[in-house]
Amino acid sequence: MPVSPIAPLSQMMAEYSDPSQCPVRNVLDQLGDKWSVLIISALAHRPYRFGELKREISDISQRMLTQTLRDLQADGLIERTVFPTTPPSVEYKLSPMGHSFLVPLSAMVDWAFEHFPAIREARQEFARAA
Amino acid sequence: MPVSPIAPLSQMMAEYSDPSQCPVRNVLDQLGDKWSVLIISALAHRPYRFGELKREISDISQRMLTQTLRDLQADGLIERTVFPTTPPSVEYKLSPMGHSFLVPLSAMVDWAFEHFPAIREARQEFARAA
DNA sequence: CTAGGTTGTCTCTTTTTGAGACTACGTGTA
DNA sequence: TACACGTAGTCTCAAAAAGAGACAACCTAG
Repeated sequence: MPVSPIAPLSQMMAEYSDPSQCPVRNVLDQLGDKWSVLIISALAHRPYRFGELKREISDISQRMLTQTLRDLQADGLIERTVFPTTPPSVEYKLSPMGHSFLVPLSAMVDWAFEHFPAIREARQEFARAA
Repeated sequence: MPVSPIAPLSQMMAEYSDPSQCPVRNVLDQLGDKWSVLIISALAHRPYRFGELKREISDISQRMLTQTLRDLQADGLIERTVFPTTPPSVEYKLSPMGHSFLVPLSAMVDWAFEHFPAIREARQEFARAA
C-alpha cells in the first residue's frame, strides 16, 4: 500500500540540481541534526536556560550546544533572551515557527517509537546473515 | 497555540538516561541523516540500481552511498536484490517499513518547503544583526 | 578568600566524511 | 588484439566535523 509519494521532493530533486539551493536539503540538513531534534524536543514543554539544557541532554558537549542553539536561533526556530541578572542568565524558547515544527517532528518521533522493535530485529537479522 | 507536546520523547529523555538505549535517538540518528533522507526519497517513486542512485543524487560519494544503503538495509527499510546478469546489477527498493516511513518524512518535507522562505529571511535578519 | 554557579570560547584529539584511484568481469569498438 | 566503457563496490589519504576538557570573567555564599 504505497503511501502518497513524496511529490514535492521528487520535483525538487529534478528542479534544484544545485544541492545548496534545494529548500528541503537546506532546511533538513540543519533540523535533521540529532542535537537540533533533542533541543527542540526539550524546549517543547517549556523554556530552558543554557545550563539546564546541558544537564537535560547530558551527553552534548558545551561546544555543540552553543553552536546548535545559535544555528536554531539564526533559523528563527528559537528565541534567545538575556536576563541581566548576576550572573546573567539566558533563556531559550521555541518561536511560533519552532512550535509549528513540532508537528512533523512528533510524527517522526512517533514513527521511530513504533518501529524501533522491528528495526532492532532487522539489525540482528542482518548481523546474523553477515 | 502550543501544539500537543511531544509526549513520547519527553518521557523518553527521562526514561532512557543512557542515550544509546533511547529508541528515538537510535532510530533518528540513522534516518535523520541527510543521505538517508535523499535515498529514501528517491526510492519513494521506484526501485533504483546503484549507479542510477549515484547519478540521481549527484553529490553523494560512492563511499557514502554504499555505506548508507547498507545501513538502511540493515535497519530493514530497503531491500537489496542482486540480479546475476553480466555485469551483475543490484536493485534497491523500499520495504513495507520503508514505505511507512514516507508518512512522517513527507510531513517533514512539506514543512521544510512551506517554511523555507521564513527561514531564509530569519537567517538574513540574523546575519544583519551580527 | 575560596569555592561554586553563570554562559560561553579556545585548543587539541578523535571521528566522520569527501575525493579519487583501483578491482574484476564482460561487452562493444577500432 | 587492444582499448575504453559500464557494472558495484573497496581502499587509501586528505579535509571537515565533533568531542573533551581547560579557561574566562563575573558575582554570591560561606
